[in-house]
Amino acid sequence: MGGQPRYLWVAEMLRRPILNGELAPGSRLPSRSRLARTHHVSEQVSRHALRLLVSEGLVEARPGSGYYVRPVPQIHRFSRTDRSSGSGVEPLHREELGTLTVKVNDLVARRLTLRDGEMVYRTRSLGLADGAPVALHTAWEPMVLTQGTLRTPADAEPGTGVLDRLGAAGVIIDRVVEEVGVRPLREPEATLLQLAPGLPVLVVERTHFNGQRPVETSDLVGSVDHCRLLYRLSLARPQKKGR
Amino acid sequence: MGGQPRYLWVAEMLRRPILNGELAPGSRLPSRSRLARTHHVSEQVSRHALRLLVSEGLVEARPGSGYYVRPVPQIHRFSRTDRSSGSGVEPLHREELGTLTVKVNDLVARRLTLRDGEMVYRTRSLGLADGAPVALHTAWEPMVLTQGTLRTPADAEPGTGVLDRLGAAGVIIDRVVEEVGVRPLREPEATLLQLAPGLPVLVVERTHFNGQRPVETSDLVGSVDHCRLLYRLSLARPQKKGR
DNA sequence: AAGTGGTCTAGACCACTAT
DNA sequence: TAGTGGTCTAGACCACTTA
Repeated sequence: MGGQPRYLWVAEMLRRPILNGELAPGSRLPSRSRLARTHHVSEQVSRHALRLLVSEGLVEARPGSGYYVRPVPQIHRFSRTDRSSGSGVEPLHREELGTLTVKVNDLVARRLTLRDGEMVYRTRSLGLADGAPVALHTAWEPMVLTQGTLRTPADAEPGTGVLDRLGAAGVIIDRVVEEVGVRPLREPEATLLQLAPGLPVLVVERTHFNGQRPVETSDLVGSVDHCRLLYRLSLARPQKKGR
Repeated sequence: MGGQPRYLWVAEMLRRPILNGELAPGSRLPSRSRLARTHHVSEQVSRHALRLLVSEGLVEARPGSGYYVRPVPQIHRFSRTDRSSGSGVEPLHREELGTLTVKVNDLVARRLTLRDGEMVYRTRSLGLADGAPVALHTAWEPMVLTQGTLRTPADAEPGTGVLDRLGAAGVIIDRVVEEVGVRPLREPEATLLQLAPGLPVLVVERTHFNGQRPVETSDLVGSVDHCRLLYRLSLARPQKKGR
């Protein structure tokens, strides 16, 4: 067994056949008590090992039923360069979670160059594939832009893109900046995505600009093994020396 | 406390002040036994809560010492939309790892629409920050494009961008497609990046096109908590209805 | 020497699933 | 009804850091 912790050893005993394909996706693993008996460890150790595999995304726990090898995830590609800029979950089925008016927190205030505590609309929507949540989109927009009109995120036809909606309100969006990164999933998101908090997720922080003024910003949070981003960039301009 | 598990409640009690900035990075959290006493839960529960925060990347455990609020790692932003398209590790110090001629594997052959077994130049470079490797760039280019000229990846001035180099060879690159995702770090990369294999890493699969013909493709692999990608997109075109 | 985090044991109850 | 996963209790030892 060597000097490494027992739960890592047990986990490795299960991980190998899963990755080799000897254990087909969907097949059931030994229960934690059976695993403890067969590998001569305490049940706590087998629990730890199984939870580790769950956190790695290799195994799925179905309470009351057992642990199962996870089916190979289907990959969804989000095209980030079409002009619609709806909620950014385009190829997926969108479920609107509604719009609230909230005070900005520091991070969003900085992205929108707002004073701390200013009011914004916060709109959430979920991207679903086969009924399962795959991506979560959270958008923030200063209330002052559209308040009192029918172009607020709350009043507009659901599904209208930001470009169209703000355009109709006289705010022309001519520039988008997207910052892509990975961070651990945090709590309100985890519940909405039906994933474990702490799992790494792909995050796109998108900000729409009217000239130098940011007018809307959003986070697209997607499960790392279901989501990919597709950027199609044109280099049409003639290439001058020195950039 | 409500119906949610106690360890989630304890975790939330710590998470809030951390995210609000009330607990500065580097400050020490209560030990797991102290936490158990003050919150009237078993020590196992406080353990579970603290491990959760560690897995979320908010907290760092120093064995024998305590749990600490994690200092914010320095983040490097890779601008993906400037025209230079060097090795894609622009803001960093680049260390050239050299060029080999190899047979394409299936995956790269598909990206370059080559026949299996055709020869390509493979060029590797490392992006360094403070001497530590942060990102690894691996580029593949069909030999037929530049073989015999002084514009091959091996012969050209190191640091010359693909656009300039291939442009000088008469191959005009007018289009770039980037696919961004996350996958576990694999082996030759892990050693070069001095990271553990299996760690999730950010991957940019970039392909340069001459019209419909792919002429160069590359993988940019970067540590998840040091690397971010920055896409600046212009929406200059007039916005027509229905996309 | 005291405190700490990592690991481990040996139990337990609950809500749920499968039969 | 038996089995399962999620959670929880009440202890324990070790290697390590801190003072």
